[in-house]
Amino acid sequence: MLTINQIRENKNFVIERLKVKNFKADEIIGKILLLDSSRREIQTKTDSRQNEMNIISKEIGELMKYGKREEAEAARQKTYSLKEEIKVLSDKIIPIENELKNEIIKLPNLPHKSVPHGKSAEENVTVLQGGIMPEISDKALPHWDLIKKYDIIDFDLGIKLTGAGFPVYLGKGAKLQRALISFFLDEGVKAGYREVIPPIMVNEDSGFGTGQLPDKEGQMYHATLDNFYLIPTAEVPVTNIYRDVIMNAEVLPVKNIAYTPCFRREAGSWGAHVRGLNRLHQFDKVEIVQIAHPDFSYESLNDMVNHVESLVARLDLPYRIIRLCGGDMSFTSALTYDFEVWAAAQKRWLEVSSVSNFESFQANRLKCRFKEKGDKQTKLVHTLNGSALALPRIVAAILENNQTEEGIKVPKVLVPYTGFDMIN
RNA sequence: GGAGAGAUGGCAGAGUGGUCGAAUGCGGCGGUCUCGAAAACCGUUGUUCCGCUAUCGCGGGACCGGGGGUUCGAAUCCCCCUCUCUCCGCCA
Repeated sequence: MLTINQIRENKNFVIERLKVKNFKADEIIGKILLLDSSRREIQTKTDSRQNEMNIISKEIGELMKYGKREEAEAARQKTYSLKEEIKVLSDKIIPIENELKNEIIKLPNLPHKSVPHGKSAEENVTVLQGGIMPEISDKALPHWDLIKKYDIIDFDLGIKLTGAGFPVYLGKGAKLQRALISFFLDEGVKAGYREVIPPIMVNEDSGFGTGQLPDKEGQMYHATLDNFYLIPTAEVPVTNIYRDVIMNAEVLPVKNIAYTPCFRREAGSWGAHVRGLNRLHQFDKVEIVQIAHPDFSYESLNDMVNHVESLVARLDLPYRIIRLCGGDMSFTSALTYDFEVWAAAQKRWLEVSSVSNFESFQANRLKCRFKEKGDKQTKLVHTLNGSALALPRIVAAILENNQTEEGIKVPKVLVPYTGFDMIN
């Protein structure tokens, strides 16, 4: 969420920037500024009354100490009207504060200046395309057929155990999964990330901190008995490690990497293009998270993009990097790069990673701050995260692109992890 | 699941109605001493909001798990909630 200072001091700038996200902010911001000024007015008044009150109370204490009961009683009389006034004022301020917060929460993050205008995915900008497009025969099968042919992933069995979108990985399919996870984690650790195994259920505070709650409540599985949420991404627990934390500037950037299963209800988002592994309720993902100094967060973003690029490149997958336009970006992001890999049999690009800088938007919710050495005031950090990588679509692309008469060739970098170079 | 105890500043830990944002110790930071370091000594050391101020800063409010109440006055008394710990039981 944006800070009230940001809005107050740069009203027009905020409105202009939000237009890039096709968000009309004029009205909300007008309301916010109104609420803010009345809040401050009441606050000032309340504070000064409270001050008077405190002074009198102290006097009464003194008087009582010296046994001057009558004078104390006289002072006490003075407090009644004050007390009443304070109560009236502070009762007023609470609903104003609540409303103010409700309004501020409606504002999306400001897009970075490099974000292209645009309404939808069509207006995203491809910044780079890499890898070699595979040549496969016309008889090539989409991955949902290949997994049956080689008996490596079983959707029907998942339906039996749980429901649609909960596949069961079997034999070499399971091993491939484990190989990818290990490969991604090892590469991350080599790149300076600390490996973390977080809980995969979180409480409400964590859900709020990274922005899943309250708005996207319906996207998470909710264990109501204990009021825990199954995480939709490791971003949630890993970023929340830094909730309510004040760090020294020297420790930044902090880099964490985590593998977790991810759970998404995907309510209402099933359609033509989501067969097979393209969309699941449970999937595996390795996530990288950085907490960065505001002056250097875009260096962190580059660092992350380069890292993800090296992963898809080393898996020999054709890929492209896309800068999302304002209309296609998430509510919380300031700048997002998507990575897509080519799935040759489906003849489609599949999104396998989304790397974003949230600047101080999440940090403000998380109350994650830092202090410059020798500086007294705290400032909000910048948070970033990205998939490195999401497994199912990577698997889909590997299966489709690497299929041959003899079977599916395992990418070279994975062979040390799988122990086999062919799925057949 | 049963019984009990507790939640105070970065940590440990005092504080049961007034001058307590909070003793003390440890840690951190600055300094003295030293060739340097350690020790010792001195000082300093939370967050947040409002107002004034070009800035340093100054003044005021709030915060002792969260919420409500009693009182002129609450860390301290009362009520509710949450969480943690210990013992017993069960158990991967």
